[in-house]
Amino acid sequence: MGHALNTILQDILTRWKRMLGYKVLWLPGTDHAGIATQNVVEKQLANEGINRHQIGRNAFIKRVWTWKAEYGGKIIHQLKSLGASCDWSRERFTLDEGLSKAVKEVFVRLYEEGLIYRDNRLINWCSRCNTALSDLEVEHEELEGKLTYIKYPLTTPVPPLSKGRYITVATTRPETMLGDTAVAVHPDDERYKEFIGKTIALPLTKRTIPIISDYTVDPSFGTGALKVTPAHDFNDEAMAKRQNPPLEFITVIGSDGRMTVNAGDRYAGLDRFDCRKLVLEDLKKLNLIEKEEAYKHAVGHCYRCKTITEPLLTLQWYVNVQSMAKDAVRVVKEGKIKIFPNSWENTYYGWMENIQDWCISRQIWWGHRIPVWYCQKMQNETCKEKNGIIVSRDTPHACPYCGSEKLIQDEDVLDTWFSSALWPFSTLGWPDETDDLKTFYPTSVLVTGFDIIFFWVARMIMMGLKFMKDVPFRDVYIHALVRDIKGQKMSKSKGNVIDPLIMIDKYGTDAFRFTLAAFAAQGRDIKFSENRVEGYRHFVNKLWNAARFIMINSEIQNPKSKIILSLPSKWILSRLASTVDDVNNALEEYRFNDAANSIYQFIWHEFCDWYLEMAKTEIQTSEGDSGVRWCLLYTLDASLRILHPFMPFVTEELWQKIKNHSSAVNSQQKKIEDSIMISDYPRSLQRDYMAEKDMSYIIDAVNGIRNIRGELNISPSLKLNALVKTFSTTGEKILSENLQYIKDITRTDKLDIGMHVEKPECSATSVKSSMEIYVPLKGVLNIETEIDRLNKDKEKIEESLEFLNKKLFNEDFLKKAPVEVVEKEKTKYNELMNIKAKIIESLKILKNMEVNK
RNA sequence: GGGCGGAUAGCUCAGUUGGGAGAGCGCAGCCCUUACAAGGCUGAGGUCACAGGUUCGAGCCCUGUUCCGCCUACCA
Repeated sequence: MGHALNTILQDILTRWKRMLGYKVLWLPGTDHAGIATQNVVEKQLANEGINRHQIGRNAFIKRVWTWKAEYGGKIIHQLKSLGASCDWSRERFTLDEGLSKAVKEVFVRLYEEGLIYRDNRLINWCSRCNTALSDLEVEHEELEGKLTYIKYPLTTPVPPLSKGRYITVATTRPETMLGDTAVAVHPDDERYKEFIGKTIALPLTKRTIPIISDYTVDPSFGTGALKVTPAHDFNDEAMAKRQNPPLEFITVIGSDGRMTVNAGDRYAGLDRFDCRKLVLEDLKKLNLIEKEEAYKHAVGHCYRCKTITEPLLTLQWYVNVQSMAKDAVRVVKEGKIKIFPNSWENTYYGWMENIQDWCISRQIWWGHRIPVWYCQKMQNETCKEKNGIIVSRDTPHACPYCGSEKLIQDEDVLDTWFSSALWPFSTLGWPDETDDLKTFYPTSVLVTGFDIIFFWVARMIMMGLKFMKDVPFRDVYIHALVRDIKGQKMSKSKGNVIDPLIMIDKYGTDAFRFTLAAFAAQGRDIKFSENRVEGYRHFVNKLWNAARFIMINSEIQNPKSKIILSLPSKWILSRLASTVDDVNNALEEYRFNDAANSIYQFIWHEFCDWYLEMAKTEIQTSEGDSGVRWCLLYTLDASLRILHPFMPFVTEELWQKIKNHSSAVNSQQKKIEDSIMISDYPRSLQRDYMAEKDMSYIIDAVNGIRNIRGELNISPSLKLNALVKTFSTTGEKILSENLQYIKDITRTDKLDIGMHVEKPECSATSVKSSMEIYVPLKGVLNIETEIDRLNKDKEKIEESLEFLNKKLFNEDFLKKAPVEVVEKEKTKYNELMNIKAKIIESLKILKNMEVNK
């Protein structure tokens, strides 16, 4: 559903701008989703009882390509089902030759600038996927765990002992104690000061570890003493490196999630969680467990397979992103990139300002292999200096330093997001200077979900600025997350996933698209409800029937004579103009829901409910060359074009059908073979405020008669006599001129229009088959209610003024009250006087207008 | 720990410089009126989470509270 929403919004923008006459490129494609894809294919292999190592790297990659061909095709099929009007001839894939070339180019350039480096440090590791993960690829989840207090015996008892012969530490991961290389306390902690520098006999091992001091230890947490496991904890790693001399790193958990030989014979080979149990048992036997507490804490999980990640000491490639991140923040702050809704900007800054270097190597096979080779010989000094590392765009045949031909390429591949980050320019031919780049870079807009702001958006901005010297896109529209009707995230395990293709089968693509667009309010998640789709399917049907009616009744018999427009026709054209403005303005600001609702309101409740009904009168009473036929076709044609970006299929179908009609009345129409998707999008049509105001009398009269009918339960089939009285001379004139419309729509036999000399108290009376109604002035420019409202405001203000007046002329008050209070009251008084003056002025203008009418 | 968002009709949600509380669905009543019963017309239903404040005037601005959701983080 997220992808569907994403696609639909982009397609709306694409079709809209294309119809407005812009040269629009919407380039489709997919990334290779390294870890996820590899996992899927590995599962396939597992079902066959084999693993990737048995078939080897090349054969494995071949299998993934087969899988990719199938599922990549499915994705494209889904896009097309949604009506996505991409340029399919330009479809790209991150592992394409061109994009791979860009990846290598970027890697080499960043390496040469010193921004890509290799380092041996702790990194989040997924033991199931058997690869390193970036910080972003680790999801933290609160889990109920246990905080275990373990007693560590001192080797050198210090008299007088405040806490016996032990120091107690608290941990959530007891198995890591096998890799402890120190116990740390805060240097100012009185309880432990005397122990600093002493040693401890680490239980279950033969090792002795020191007690050290470090300022980051929180004396209030646990016992105030911290076990230090540099090889399996990020804090401890930093602490170990701070110490002089640095603490030893002892890796006790391996890349497979099992204990290493360093853990000792008893534990080596055990799964890390089994080992935890055994360690606890053993400690209990030795009576070294002081207590256990329930404890909630965040645990990292692999974002692809949900396995608990493990900090592991490994050699990986990193990108130093510090300076790029600063640039990326700057362009947003300067407004060169605008984020909609802008509330996401803070989130963006927050992350970018605390960004860590990006680990880009992955120990999998599906992806861009790192363009690094290692010299196996290292025969001279230069070669040794460089650690035998050769970074190259092309496969080298010999070591450039020592000439050895024994080279081995790095086994790892790059993080998928590394190649995705280049997408805005790699897909347009970079590093070559292509015409496409000149034409389409920077792009106008990126539409995406918030979940990949950091994975993708931020990195595209960094890379775009770095290599194109310009932003990759000017606007970023962050769309909502599509949830189920209860507001839960859709997931396979919950079974609440809704398949867009099923919605499309059931309700049609147009209704489905319109629903998501109408739901897409900024800054709010979408709770998807199926009955809303059903409602919009009705809308499609309504449109279809309206078009049918118009085609039946709009055969142009005599198009030569000039067009004379009735009041309803002028009115609907003005309403159309208003809608066109609303829609264009809304889309300009990515308010898809406002645009959709505005069109819906216009077509159903103005065009169909009112204009089509009134058109019937005119069709019956007028000749074939009446303006109404032209206006029906014109409005339908324009409506279809406004609606097209939202509902491409039904609008195209209807537009093709009415083209014969409309081309007869509209010389600007394109040729028969043209498609609505390249017709002109309506913009800036002429409003007719007078017609809108005049029409409001008719609407009020009709509504008045209908209300009485409805309230008094008079059957619609019963024809009756009515007297409509109005307070204004204009009203009387308009109603009299348009009597027949009102009679037809309200099914009245005899309709009289009269004047009220004064505004009557009651609005309607009815005696069996006749009624009398008063038509109040509603709608645009309603002068009377405006006068009423202003009068009320004036009264209120006068009350306040009177009150203040008394205060300000009260000598007691003036003497006792502090100067600033008096001043404040005076200012208030003056403000109110100003407001009053403005109101009086407005009232004068309004009264004049009414008299002139 | 830090940050963000939400609370409006039975349900799903709009409400853009503070001035009329709205839509769709659902519900009730009437209607097969020659585009449409997947429809038309009419109606019922809301102390806009709670408490204060600013303002002539607050769903909207400010402060606090409660509940829900999310993002982020190396809290042993």
